[in-house]
Amino acid sequence: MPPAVVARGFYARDPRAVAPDLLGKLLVHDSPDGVRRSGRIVEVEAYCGSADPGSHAYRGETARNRTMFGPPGHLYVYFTYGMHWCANVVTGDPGESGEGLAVLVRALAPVDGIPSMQAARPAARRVRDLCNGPGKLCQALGLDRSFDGADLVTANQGVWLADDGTPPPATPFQTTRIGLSAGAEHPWRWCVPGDPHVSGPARLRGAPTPVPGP
DNA sequence: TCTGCGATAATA
DNA sequence: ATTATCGCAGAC
Repeated sequence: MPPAVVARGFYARDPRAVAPDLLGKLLVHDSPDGVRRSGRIVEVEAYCGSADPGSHAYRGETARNRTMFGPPGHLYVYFTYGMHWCANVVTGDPGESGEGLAVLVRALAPVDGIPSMQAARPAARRVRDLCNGPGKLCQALGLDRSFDGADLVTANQGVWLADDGTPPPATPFQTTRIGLSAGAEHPWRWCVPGDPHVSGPARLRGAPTPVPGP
């Protein structure tokens, strides 16, 4: 089944509904030089705008977060910790558009262009370390500030979201979000259970619990 | 495999 | 001052 662009309507919902549906989709970057880098989404977090103290949008629109307040189906890319880029998918009900709702893509299982990803991420010694974190996947796919605001449906900047028929997991692994000081109590992180490309230690990956000894 | 810590600069 | 993180060192 050939990959299809994910339709615009997919994004026009509450981020807590979009987030688990994103698991299994492909995040694709086609560079101008013809190289395709892509990975299957295995970990996401929902951010709920003005209602969510963990969101960049909590205190309203600024120059940095402007894309989040725009239409669903665009990429919000921000810079953090002095050296990392992170990528979000802007979402939102039609009635909520402009509320600053988004889903952070936290990890991918690499699919296409692995040699190109390795060239972009010399620190990653194993393929499983290429995209197992929000900053890592941006470095691997070559996503930075210049992709902030990119339209994922028209793919006008070479970045798009594809559906190759892989369904989201029937029972995703759900936990609280990572790295927050405010709003950390909400269980708005979803993962493909046990996938080795999910970020963090085993307990945060939904690793199968070891069977008790006899 | 897991935990702790320093790097590094835009943002508010 | 804070930060939606990463990579390395060191312990087990």
